[in-house]
Amino acid sequence: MRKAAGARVHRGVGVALWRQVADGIRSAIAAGIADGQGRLPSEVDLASRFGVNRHTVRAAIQALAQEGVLAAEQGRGTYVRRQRKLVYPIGARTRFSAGFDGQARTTSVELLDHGEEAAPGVVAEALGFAPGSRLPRVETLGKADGVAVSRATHWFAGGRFRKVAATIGRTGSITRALAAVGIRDYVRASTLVEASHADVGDTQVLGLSPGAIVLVTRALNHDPAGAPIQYSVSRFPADRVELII
Amino acid sequence: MRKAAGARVHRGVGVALWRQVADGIRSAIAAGIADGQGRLPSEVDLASRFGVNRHTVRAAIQALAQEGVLAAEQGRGTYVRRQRKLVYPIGARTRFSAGFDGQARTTSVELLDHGEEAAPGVVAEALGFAPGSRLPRVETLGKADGVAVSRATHWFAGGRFRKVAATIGRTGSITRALAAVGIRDYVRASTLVEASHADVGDTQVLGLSPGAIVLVTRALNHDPAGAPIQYSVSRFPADRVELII
DNA sequence: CTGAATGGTCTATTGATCTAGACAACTGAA
DNA sequence: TTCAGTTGTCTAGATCAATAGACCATTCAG
Repeated sequence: MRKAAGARVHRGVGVALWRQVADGIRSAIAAGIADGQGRLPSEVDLASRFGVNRHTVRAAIQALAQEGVLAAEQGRGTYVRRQRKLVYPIGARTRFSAGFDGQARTTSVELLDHGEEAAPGVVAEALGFAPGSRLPRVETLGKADGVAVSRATHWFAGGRFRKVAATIGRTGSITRALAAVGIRDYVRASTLVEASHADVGDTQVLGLSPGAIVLVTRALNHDPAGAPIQYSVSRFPADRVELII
Repeated sequence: MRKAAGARVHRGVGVALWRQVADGIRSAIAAGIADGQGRLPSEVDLASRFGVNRHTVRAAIQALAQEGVLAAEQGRGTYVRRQRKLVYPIGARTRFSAGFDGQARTTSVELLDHGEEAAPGVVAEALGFAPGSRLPRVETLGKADGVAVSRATHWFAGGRFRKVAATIGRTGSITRALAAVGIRDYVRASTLVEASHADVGDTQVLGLSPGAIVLVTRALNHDPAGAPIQYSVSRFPADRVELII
């Protein structure tokens, strides 16, 4: 039998111990390390569980407090503030707005940027264009209860989609924007999932600390006839969102 | 317009710069930073792209060389050794052995450990048992061309599956092991995907460096009648594998 | 009110990480 | 052969990360 939860820490691998402890605490919360009132074990206790100095634990807690996960209260203890991950469903008929229904009181899609640019090779190809073709591109930010939960780049299959960007900005819905150009229905043909570290854009737009993990999905949407419409690359903060298929 | 590829580096966030650069190079390789011969830009060039000292780039390259991703050759340059990620399909009828067909010459499933233990609450519940029930548990290691690509824990719905472990060890196939206890067919009812840092077991079993990222899937398999059979938690190294749905 | 338990602050020391610069060793093309 | 371009090695200093210990401030149960 191993020591309770705790998961010891790795030294000399390029990840600071306080960050490993922070990640460890985050996942220990999910595994139920906090008591009924959401109170964490004391700093001294955590330090011995992770096999590090108390000051290192404090650094980890500070980082998590800044993220809004924990709140420390002198004399009382450290408490969990935000706990549950949102679950984002992926299926043939996924719509962002419907995705978080019942999990968040409010959801929104904001338009960050748009334009017409040379699409990356894989994207152009998937949409049926020659590599390097200039295609409409839209950047969006998804929020649930005011917290950023996704950052996506959408590429559209040709100039007739030029005005979707404006419509997304107005209505906050991609589905409605596509309806406005005559696409009444669409289905998701395939989705690729990978994971990587947050890049500079993620840290800024999603408010992540660098070193955080993002789930990346690449999806291709077809119209009912099977013609490609839209290719989307979405980035979800792995500490706030998980995907269900 | 931003500087070419490169993706600058974040300071003071608990991840050593050499590790960030190593991760950055790995993803830049996927994005095509190497030339036709698989040759990387020079160390001086990389240093200026990432905005760090040449010695920091060297530390990153050393780490990647140890992983088998790169090989440096004095006087000539640094070359890519391993590049393509494997693509693991997730669908209603996913079978591990078939998953990497066409991508790897050989695939195998090894039995690491097995026994009968108290299943975690969510697992027992999903399989239709009371929390804390003792259920058969099997740990497997999946390999493609001799490289570890997945590490999974399978829980089975009750004692009649006790002998699947032995059969998996003999045949290297979960499908065949289930057939041996009378399950001719099964389908995947749902899959949850999340991402996290590698834990101690991952670093040992999958040969990862701590701080690496793993994709975690939680899948529930039903028999054709809809009765739960098996709950599997699989861990894939995110630098070697991506998932397609 | 008292005292144990808890988080908050400070100082000091050690080792890891990052930068900087100089030069050696090797490769391949001119 | 020569030389520009590359990786390999060494030294030195600056900054960050981690440990250690001491003590303060706050909370809450007895």
